[in-house]
Amino acid sequence: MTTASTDDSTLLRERGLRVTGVRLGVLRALDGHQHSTADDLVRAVRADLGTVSVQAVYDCLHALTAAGLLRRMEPAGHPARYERRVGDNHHHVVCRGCGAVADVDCTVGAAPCLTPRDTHGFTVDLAEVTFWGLCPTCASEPTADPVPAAGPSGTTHRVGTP
Amino acid sequence: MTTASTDDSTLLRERGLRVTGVRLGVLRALDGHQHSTADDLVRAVRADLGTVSVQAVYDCLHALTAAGLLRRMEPAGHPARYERRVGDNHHHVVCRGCGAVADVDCTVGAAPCLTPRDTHGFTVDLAEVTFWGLCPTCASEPTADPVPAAGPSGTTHRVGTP
DNA sequence: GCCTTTTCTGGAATCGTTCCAGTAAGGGGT
DNA sequence: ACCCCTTACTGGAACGATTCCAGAAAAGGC
Repeated sequence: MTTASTDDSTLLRERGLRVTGVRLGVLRALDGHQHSTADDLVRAVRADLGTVSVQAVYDCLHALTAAGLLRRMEPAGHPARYERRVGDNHHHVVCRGCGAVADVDCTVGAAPCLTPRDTHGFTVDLAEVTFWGLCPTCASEPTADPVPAAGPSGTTHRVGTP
Repeated sequence: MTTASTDDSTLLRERGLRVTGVRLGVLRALDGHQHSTADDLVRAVRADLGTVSVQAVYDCLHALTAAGLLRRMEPAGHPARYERRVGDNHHHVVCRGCGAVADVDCTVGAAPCLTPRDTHGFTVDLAEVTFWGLCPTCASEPTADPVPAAGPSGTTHRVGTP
């Protein structure tokens, strides 16, 4: 683990960021558990370092995200999640039941439909794709539906049987 | 406008929903101003009907969304927005500056990259595409950047000059 | 090793949204 | 046309995720 920490230290310094316990802790926690929420990370870092304030973690997440070391994603109706995979073309599947997130690699390199035709004068710099569905665990549940299924409604791109 | 209201009444009844002032007011407000937030709608309906509680509007939005008369979209870092365009394949551009939303029609019918290959066991039913950028107004602003630019960070699909 | 800058602490505040219990209104059945 | 049951609306309090604030502590260039 010392190796990973040392790498992270270098990484932080390279981006002009100070090396602190909280930052190393957050990065280490994300290595073990990708797509963690801020709350997950507070708990993880506390288990690791003893005591950390909520703000320290939020500040840290902002700093790391701004530095390009972390990617932030915020599925509708769920708290934001953070991941270390940055700088590559990948998307996400989000579970409507529990909010779990998994990575989805891009099937095509060029992404034809991700170049919009008419953007109403907007200068577009980023295209984000989110798939919605159910994770294996929630799908196998006895359809007890206490939560009214989060995520967007209405037809966007129906996937599967047409 | 009486025509529109009458149509909306029929629409509501067809879906088994009662016809109420708030519901007609919300639908009418959305006709005039697509992609409104709940707050926008509270104000619009109040200007129209006099007095409405916040809950009435939220309840109404839930009912109409559940009935498939409204589509809800929630851009990361911005309050949810509602629109009447349902049941067609269209996506959205969101302004990082002010959160403004515009519709983007799908360039290709088949949406090749919206059929993920490996979904890690998730049963995917919907693919959502969001473009991020700046609206004409925010783009022409003197780069005074008080708000740290909302929306996802890190590279997803860089659009434009590579 | 000192001193400035940056980060961390703890607590209070914000924002969008939801929960609650009670009142009011829609509309099917007679 | 009326009644009654269901559903919608009111107002206020609560919620969770996140941010703001001012002061204390620590990082690291000199």
